Amino acid sequence: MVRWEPGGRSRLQTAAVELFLAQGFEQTTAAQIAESAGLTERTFFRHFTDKREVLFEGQEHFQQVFVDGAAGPPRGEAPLVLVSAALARAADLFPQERREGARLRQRVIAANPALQERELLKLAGVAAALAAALRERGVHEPSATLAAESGLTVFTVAFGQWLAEGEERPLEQVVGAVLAELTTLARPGGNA
Amino acid sequence: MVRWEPGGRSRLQTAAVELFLAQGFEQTTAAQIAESAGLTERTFFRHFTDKREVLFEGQEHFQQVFVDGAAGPPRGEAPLVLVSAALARAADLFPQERREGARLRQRVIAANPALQERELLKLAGVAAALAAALRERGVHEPSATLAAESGLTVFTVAFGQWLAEGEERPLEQVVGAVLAELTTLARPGGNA
DNA sequence: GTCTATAGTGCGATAGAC
DNA sequence: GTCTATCGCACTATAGAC
Repeated sequence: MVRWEPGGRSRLQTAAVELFLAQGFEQTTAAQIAESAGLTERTFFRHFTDKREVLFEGQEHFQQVFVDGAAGPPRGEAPLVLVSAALARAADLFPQERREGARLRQRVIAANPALQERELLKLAGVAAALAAALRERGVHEPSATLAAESGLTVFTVAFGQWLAEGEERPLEQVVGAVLAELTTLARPGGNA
Repeated sequence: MVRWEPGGRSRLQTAAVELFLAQGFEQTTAAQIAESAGLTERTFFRHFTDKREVLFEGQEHFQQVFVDGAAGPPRGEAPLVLVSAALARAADLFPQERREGARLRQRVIAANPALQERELLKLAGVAAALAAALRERGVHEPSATLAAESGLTVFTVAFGQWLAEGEERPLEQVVGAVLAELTTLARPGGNA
C-alpha cells in the first residue's frame, strides 16, 4: 500500500484548471484545489510558490526552445532570421492536438488580470533569454532586444489567432504570416 | 483647523518609494507606509486597490497621450508614422527634471518581480489602447497590434537607455534612435 | 473603523524509497 | 542512513466585506 498516489503535481494542475473554469480564479482557494487532488493546502504551496504558478508549468522548456532555435542558423545571419528560426521551433511545440487544451487555459487567463500579469512576466523572461542568445550570436544592443521582443510579439499575436474560432491553419503557418506582416510594417513606408 | 493634512495620496506615494528603496518592497507593509504618511492602513487601501498600485499612478494619462498622439498625423499615413507621432508625445512627458526620480522608481521595480508584473500589465494596456486607436485610423489587424506593441517596445528600450548612467540625450532623441534601429532590423539582411 | 478570509511562510514530524 | 513528498500547526500581511 502506498502512502500517497503518484503524480500529485499534475493532479493539482488538472484540478486547478477545472475549478478555475467552473468558478473563476479568485473564487477558487488553494485549499479547494488541493482537496480536489486529494492533498492538503500546504502541499499545494510546496509544488507551486503561488496560486497562479499552477497554470505556468513548462515555461523553462518553452524558453529553452526559443534559445536553442536561435542557435540554428549559421553565424552572420540577420537578427530576424535567427528570430524566425526560433519562432518555427516554438510553433512546433503546439501541434493540432494541443489547440483545444490551449483554448481552455487561455480562457482562464483572459478572465483574470492577475493571471495576465504572470503570463506577461513569463513572456518577458523568454524575450530576455532570446535577446541574450542573439547577443551571443553577435547581435548588438538595442537590436538584440528589439528583435527578441518583436519575435515574442509575433508569437503571441499568432498564438491568439491560432486559438480563434474557425482558424484551421497550423501554428507555424500563422506565425509565418504574422512575421511577414511585421517586416512589411517596419519597412519605411510599409503598409499604409 | 483642518481634520487632516491635504495630499494624503501623494504623501503615501512618496513614503512608499522611500521605504521600498530603504528596506525592499516585500519587507515594507502597507501599515508602515500609511504610518509614515500619518494615515492608517485602511486609508492606504482606500487610495490604492493593492500595495503595488501605489507606484503606478498616472497610467491613464500616459495611455491617453499615446492615443492622442496617434491621432495627430493626417489620415492615410503608414502605421509606423502614427506610432512615431505617439512616441514623440509620450517622450515629452519625461523632461530632464524627471530623470532622477524615474531612476529611483525604476530601481524599485527592477528589484521585485511582482512590481515588474504590474508594470508589464500597464504597458500591455497602453499597447492595447494604442492598437485600438490605430484601428480607428483604418489600420487592420494584425498590423495594428504589431505596430502598437512594437511602439511600446521601442519606448521601453529607449526609456531604459535614457535612465542609464552617463546617458545625456533627451528621451525624444533616444526614442528616435531606437525607432530607426527597428526599421533597419526589418530590412532584408538588415543589421547582421 | 472593525472583522475576517485567504495567500503564503516557517518549522517540525512522519513515512516511504533508495 | 539520506532524500523526498506529505501533513499539521502557528503565524503574518493583504485585501475585501461588513
